[in-house]
Amino acid sequence: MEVARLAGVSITTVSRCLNTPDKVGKKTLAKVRKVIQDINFSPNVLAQSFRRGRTNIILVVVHEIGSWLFADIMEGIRAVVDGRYSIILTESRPDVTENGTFIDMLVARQVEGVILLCSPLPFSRKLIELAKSKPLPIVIGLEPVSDDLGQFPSVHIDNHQAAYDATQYLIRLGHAEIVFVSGPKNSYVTKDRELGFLAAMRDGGLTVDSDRVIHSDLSANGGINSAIEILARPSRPSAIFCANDDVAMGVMSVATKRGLRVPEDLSVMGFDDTRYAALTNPALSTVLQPARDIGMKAAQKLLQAIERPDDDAARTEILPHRIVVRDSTALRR
Amino acid sequence: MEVARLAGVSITTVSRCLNTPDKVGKKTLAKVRKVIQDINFSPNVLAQSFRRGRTNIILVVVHEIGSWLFADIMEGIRAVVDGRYSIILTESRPDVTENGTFIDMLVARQVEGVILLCSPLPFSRKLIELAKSKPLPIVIGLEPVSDDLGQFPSVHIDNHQAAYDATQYLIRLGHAEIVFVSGPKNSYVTKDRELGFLAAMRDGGLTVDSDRVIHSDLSANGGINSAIEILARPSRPSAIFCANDDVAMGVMSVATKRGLRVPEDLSVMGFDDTRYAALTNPALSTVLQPARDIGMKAAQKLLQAIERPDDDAARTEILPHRIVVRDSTALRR
DNA sequence: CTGAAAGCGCTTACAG
DNA sequence: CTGAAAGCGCTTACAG
Repeated sequence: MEVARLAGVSITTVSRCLNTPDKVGKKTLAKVRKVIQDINFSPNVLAQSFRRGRTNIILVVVHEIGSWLFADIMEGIRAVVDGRYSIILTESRPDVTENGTFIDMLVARQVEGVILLCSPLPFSRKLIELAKSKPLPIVIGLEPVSDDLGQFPSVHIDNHQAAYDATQYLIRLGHAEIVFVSGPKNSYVTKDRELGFLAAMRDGGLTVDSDRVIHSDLSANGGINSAIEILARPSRPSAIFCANDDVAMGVMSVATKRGLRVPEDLSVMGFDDTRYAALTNPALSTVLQPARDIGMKAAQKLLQAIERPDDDAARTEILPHRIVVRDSTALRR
Repeated sequence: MEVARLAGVSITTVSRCLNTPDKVGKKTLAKVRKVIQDINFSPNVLAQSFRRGRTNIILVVVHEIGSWLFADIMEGIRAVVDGRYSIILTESRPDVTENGTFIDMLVARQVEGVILLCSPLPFSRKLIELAKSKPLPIVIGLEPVSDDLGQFPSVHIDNHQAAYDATQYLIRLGHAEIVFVSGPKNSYVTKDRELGFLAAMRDGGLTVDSDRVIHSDLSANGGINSAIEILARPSRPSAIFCANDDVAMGVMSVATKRGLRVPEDLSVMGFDDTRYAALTNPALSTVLQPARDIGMKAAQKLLQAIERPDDDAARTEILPHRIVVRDSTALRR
């Protein structure tokens, strides 16, 4: 290359100056570095990637960006991954076509590892297949893993227990008619939360009719629709526990528009403790997930899987949750 | 390669089957394709990228993810970019180390183009320098461009006019003491909005003391701090116009906690019309930016710049805005 | 329509 | 500590 010629050394030496400078003589190093400076040379990353068989790119699959929960997780991931890897962010929304290609990218070694912040079904299946043939650097974050994906390391809170705790908190406030607005039926996370809710109700000696759990798409709109349905019932619950904060915001907005006072007439509880939770009116009681930590731990596990595939990482790591009490929940009147 | 051997053809032919199948005989094509199927072959993308000098990766720089505004823009970008390019998302927050490397990625041709959804200063300078030496596929979205960056195509609304319209709307409601909570002082977008606000005030025959514009970091927290400052003043404004919805949410939460009724005691207006705007209590009046369109147009411009660099794209494209009236603004009492 | 050959810009044993 | 040479897996004129 140019640099080698100008510095009067071999290409090999230039390469060494770039990658293993301590294996090069002091003078040579200085000389080469000067030339690199002078002509403002930077190595062709494409060639390097090709030659090394590594791209230093990792993929993060989220359900959809635009949520502070994911943003905070991303921040954690970035803090760990730092300058060592670039991150390609992909949404797993059904309407996002990129979905299919993410597997391809893995196969073609365009990315070196994946952090799955959601584990929708079509993905899972393909992953299992792939994992059969070779070890895959994948870690699941946020969501508990399905049985299928149990082989991959994961980082999340104990969703069952967290929902149990939140429900128990509502019960202790005197609520007996509580509705849980869950997520989609095929979601593992919300299934766990649903079971935690049911367990707490049972342990509290409360009966739970089948209409006490209703499903939503975890969006604010989903919350709106759910609230409309719930509030149209002959007997109104005194508390609604939502599978995430967005749903809770939707529920609150409907309740307020119907003239119900939160929390006097209706307690509303969220899940996630996203940044908007403290800003709603009234401020939302919710369950905190340590989003940044989840991101960091997931990234750490992934880097380990990539760089030291032999060290068998602890399979799954459970992070602590916390009930955050604000103003949207109160003693039952 | 393996495939060539098994199919009994040359590597050249295999390559052609993959890239220009119409230049290959029908029978040969079928034969090769079968082998590809059989051994589940997929070309080494790294080698392709290297050889072609293209990565099919574009970079999107946002101020920070976790905002629906950016999420919606991203959706627009994705809709256009489709399966043709992968997207690397980078945040330009000062604490994100990746910042510096994005220029490197451009230089090293690791990415083929950039959509800048924010144009912070250190970036701009480096970009200018780069642009001197070679044509850079860059488009600015959302933000008007600084003079420096004027050479790049851009897509955004007329922020000056939008803020003018919003302010005029407030004035027509009878408000005279209006405070504008702007963004950081070095932000071009919010500067435009600020000027629009001032122009409308002037045209409305209203005097504007210097404390009628205050700066924030465009976060909800920034809104909170601003509101605290504003509401501590001896004479309280009857309306607060915020440079974005997050700030407005912060402002409303403070106002509400202080016992002020929105909009009866205080009108609050936002900007962006993010998904949460309709969910606040009361629902937020705001200025709609066509986020998805901005993303689509920006992506279209970028692809054109990448693929047909000679066609000189229209330099800047102004998209329509719209005042969205909800419940947080009302006639002055 | 097909193939032999050169080459993309690096890295990495290997030899000195 | 340094260099000559091979090779990573493709693509692409060039020739037939």
